[in-house]
Amino acid sequence: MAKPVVTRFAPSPTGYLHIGSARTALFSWAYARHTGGKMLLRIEDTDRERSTDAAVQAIFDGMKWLGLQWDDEPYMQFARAGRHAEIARELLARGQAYYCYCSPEELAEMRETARANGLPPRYNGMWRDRDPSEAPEGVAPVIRIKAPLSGEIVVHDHVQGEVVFKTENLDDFIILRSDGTPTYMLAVVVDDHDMGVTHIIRGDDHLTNAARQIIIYNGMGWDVPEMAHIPLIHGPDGAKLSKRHGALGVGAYRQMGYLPEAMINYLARLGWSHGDDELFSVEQMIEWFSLEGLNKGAARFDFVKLENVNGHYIRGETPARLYEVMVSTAQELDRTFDFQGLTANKDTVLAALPELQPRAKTVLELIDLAQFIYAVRPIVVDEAAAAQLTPESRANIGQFVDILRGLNDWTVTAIDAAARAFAEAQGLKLGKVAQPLRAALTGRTVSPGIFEVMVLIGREESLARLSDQASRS
RNA sequence: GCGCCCAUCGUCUAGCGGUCAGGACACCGCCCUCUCACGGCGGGAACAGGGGUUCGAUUCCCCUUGGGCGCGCCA
Repeated sequence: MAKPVVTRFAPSPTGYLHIGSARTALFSWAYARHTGGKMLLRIEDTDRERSTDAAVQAIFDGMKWLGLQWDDEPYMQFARAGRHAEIARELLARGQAYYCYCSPEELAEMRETARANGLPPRYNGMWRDRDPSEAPEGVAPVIRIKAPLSGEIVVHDHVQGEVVFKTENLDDFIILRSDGTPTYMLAVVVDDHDMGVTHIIRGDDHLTNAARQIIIYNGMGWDVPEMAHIPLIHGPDGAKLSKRHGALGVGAYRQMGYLPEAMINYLARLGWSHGDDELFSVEQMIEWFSLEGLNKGAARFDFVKLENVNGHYIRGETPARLYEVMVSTAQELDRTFDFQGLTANKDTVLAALPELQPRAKTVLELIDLAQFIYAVRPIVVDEAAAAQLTPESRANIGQFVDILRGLNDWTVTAIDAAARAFAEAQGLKLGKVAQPLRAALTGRTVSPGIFEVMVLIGREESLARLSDQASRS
């Protein structure tokens, strides 16, 4: 009977919830859910300079939006600084750590010369065996771990396998700063231990840290948790994920009109797979998730594929929910937008949505597509112009067609969708509506579609007139 | 510089010694269709290179090359 799984997601609140972090959270969450265990959330705010409350909130919001609900109350790492310092002193007492009186300047110099001599920029252990009585006056020391001088540290990783580090490549890193606060390396280990974390799932960039952390675990005689270091997400060019590439906060994706379930689905397929399955629900993912399905190679972030997945979820969503998302998304839009129109025409939008859905990849596109219902027309044509559209006014047709061609693409598509909805509402076949219009336009095929006509006329009575013509023919 | 990790179509990936190397996105063609989408069908497209091991390597080992990560009193 294995003990219940406890995973954790431990972001540092120095910005938004990065898309890569979100995926790490997703995997930790999925594993916990799959095994019936827990996923804890720990905010690593020991860097007082860079941590902000806004960032903490962004993490909460991002995770909630994605539906990644953590268990228990979130842990705030800084609040546990006392406990961390206590362990540092314990390590000192056990002879597993020591005071170091080097100044930051000395250390920088040490690294410089090492680098200049082609050696790894590491601490040389000068205070490792020195007696504290030799300590210079008035210097607040740091506490360094006493890393083994020989032998090797092996990280048993669920993704990377057995990764061996020779201890000579690991120096005596600092665990407690001169101001008495813990460093990341110490805090992580103490917290993971105290929180009962059984499985650490985190980014590849922590692999070498894992070796360092094992030194602390060993120093305290604690069990080392299971580990799974997942590869990072790269940009389309294979290099680090930049903002231009998609290294944005999850909130940005929400604003771009992506649905959370699409994000989950897409992110899940980035570095994890279950055979050939591409589109699946969170429930499905939880059922299928395993550490064995994780990949070793880094994946590139692909907006195009994300859009495709998002389109799939938009098509499958109910108009009601989609409308809600449209409204909340529109609310955040920082461009001039007829928000009033969207809310004032709820029923019409709802009715048109089924026709709009297959045409949109994002909620933003959906909002754009729906605008024909209430937006100010790209070209304003009054009733007089509409009247000229009758068969008797053929002389104006050529001119009219030109106007049609001047319409934006998005309008064309949207109008078409609306027309379908209209035809259906009137109980007319689409073709029925189309025929008289085509006739009116001297038999020319208007390439953007006949329904621009409706937008130009854009009035209930005009639509009714067209409907009349349709039924008469 | 030192250490570590990675490497299948353009991209995400399946593969876990013997497959016509499969799927998805994107792309191209056809169909559906008043337009655009959606959908359906079909097509082109990959095992980075070199050595081994083996009867047999995409698969196991080594090297090269190419990417990435780490080397802070940041996390």
